[in-house]
Amino acid sequence: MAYWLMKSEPSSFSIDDMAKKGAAGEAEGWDGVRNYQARNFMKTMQVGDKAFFYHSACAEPAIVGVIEIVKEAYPDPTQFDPESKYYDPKATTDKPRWQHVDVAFVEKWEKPITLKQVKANEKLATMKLVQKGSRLSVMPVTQREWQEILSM
DNA sequence: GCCAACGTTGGC
DNA sequence: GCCAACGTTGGC
Repeated sequence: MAYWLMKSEPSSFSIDDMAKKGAAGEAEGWDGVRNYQARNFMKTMQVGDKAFFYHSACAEPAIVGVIEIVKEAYPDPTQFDPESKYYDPKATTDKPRWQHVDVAFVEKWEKPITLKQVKANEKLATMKLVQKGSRLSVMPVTQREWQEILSM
């Protein structure tokens, strides 16, 4: 079992949207990832892996809860849809370019762990999240980092 | 809204 | 295969 961090802009999909899905007993296809490194990480995800849900590009960037991988990587349908903003004309159903996983809601934290707090914690200096220039929207988290954040 | 950092595209 | 131009991410 592995740990991850997945970013989402709350203006498009927030932890509250995720919680609603959870309340309805539904999973969410983590679509729209258009970065090869992030895609490759998703391809290695396994059912049961857990991920931090991170709010990016907002007033208070923070880890706001936990989600779980419930379906391994399969082609992201938005790449084939000309109406979607994630449409990729170079992708075909025979040769899909983009993969995504399904995730399910686990928990929303009453007290998010903010990016500031992560940066202020020396033990978390190794996290890709706080490394200079890192823009990855899907990244691995070590067990040590995972535990450290849970303990905060 | 600014801008640094990074990724992708496409001409050569 | 190089690299300039462009687009995107995301913190501030």
